[in-house]
Amino acid sequence: MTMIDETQVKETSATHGAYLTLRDMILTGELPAGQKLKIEQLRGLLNTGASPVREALSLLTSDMLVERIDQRGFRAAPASKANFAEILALRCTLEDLALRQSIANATPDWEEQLVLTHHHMKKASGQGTKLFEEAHKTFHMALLANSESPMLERFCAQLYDLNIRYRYLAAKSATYQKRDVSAEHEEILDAAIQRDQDRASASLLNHYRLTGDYLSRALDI
Amino acid sequence: MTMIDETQVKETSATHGAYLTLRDMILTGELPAGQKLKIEQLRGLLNTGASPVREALSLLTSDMLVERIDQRGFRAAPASKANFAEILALRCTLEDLALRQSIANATPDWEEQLVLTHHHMKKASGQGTKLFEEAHKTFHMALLANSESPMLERFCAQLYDLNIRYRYLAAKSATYQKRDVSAEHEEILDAAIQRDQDRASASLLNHYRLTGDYLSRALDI
DNA sequence: TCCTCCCAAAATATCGATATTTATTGACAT
DNA sequence: ATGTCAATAAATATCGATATTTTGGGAGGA
Repeated sequence: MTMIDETQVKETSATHGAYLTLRDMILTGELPAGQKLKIEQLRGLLNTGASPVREALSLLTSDMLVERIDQRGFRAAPASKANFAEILALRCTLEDLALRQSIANATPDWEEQLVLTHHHMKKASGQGTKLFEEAHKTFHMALLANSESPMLERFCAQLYDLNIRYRYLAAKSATYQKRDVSAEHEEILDAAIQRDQDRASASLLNHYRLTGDYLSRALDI
Repeated sequence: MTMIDETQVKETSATHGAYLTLRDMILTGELPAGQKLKIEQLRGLLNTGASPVREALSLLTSDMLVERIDQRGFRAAPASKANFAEILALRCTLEDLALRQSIANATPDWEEQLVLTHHHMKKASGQGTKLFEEAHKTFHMALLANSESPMLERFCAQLYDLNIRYRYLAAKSATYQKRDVSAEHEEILDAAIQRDQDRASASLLNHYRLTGDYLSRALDI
């Protein structure tokens, strides 16, 4: 049980705050997959009322991180190898599409964002830290951000987050990753800037599949 | 302003009821795209408390039928030609994939469901009625139901519903559809049962694109 | 021993009231 | 006229209390 930092400034609504905290707790596995999420318990954890908690949980349903059973409460979405495989396969299809569209619509502005977010990611590469996680996601989303298909991007972002959860799950069984991830990122970035759809997509998918293979071996669920 | 039928039996929670009603009202356009959804107003409409209404709206956010603006309430998701085009394109990609996977995993049981749901749809073919709508969706979802990829099916179902909304939008400008839709359905069904992925997918996509072309001409938004 | 039915305990769902925030209006100065 | 600011009105967000539903556990009978 983690205590919430009392000093955290109330910048947004209680619902939004609860949403962010719960989301993080589920992604990191602090709230384990499949666990019953009791309102009263979370109410204490987040020190807020029942309404914001319920609403946050309803929202997390959109992200497929929480399941709602009518009249019977909520629980953290279950995890399984099959689910992980499905996420990987869908990501490959959808990000392939989004990346190709982004490249097709390439603009100088987009390219600059790529270079910038990639740079930030490199600087934050104290691998494993929250900061790097954040920057990594930002870079990957920047690759897709020019697809001119907001729903597609939303699906990709959802799947990205779902995948993160499995990364945390695999991390528990502590095998260490010695692949040269940063070379893979360079390769994707370079291909995207060259506007080479095939090469960009191939290296992106390769990046995901390598991680996927690694994770799926590390998972014991 | 429509009054809700008082005799409707309370089979589920207030939240779920509100969810179904609101969803229907948005799909049919009774709550127009982009409209502000005030809690108090809906509370009266559904005669229930504010909590179920808020929760239902949060849930509808998952379906991309409602947008939530923190601290500033909810509104029905806006509609546009660009959004319609995006939905069509995504449906074509995702249903293509799901249909192919379903066929690849074909089982007698699945085939039987196809035949059955197709039969029900034909019987309900008082085109335009709520009953036909329901049966039509059931048939199309049955086509994808064997993909063994629940998330993919969920995305497809979401997109299907979003598309329906545009059907209602187009219906207002009252051009009438004289295409032989039922022949198209037969064609899809037949190809699926023959386990011919290419032909099934081609006829499904043709079906969607024809409807898409028709709708996008009829829309004046 | 194994069911089934019923009762208490726990948890969820819902309500009504209140606190907070955002939107609106009109007066005042420029 | 026009833009800013304060006061008011409206709407949202949140709380605490209550009603409803589900769950778990035992007593009694087969």
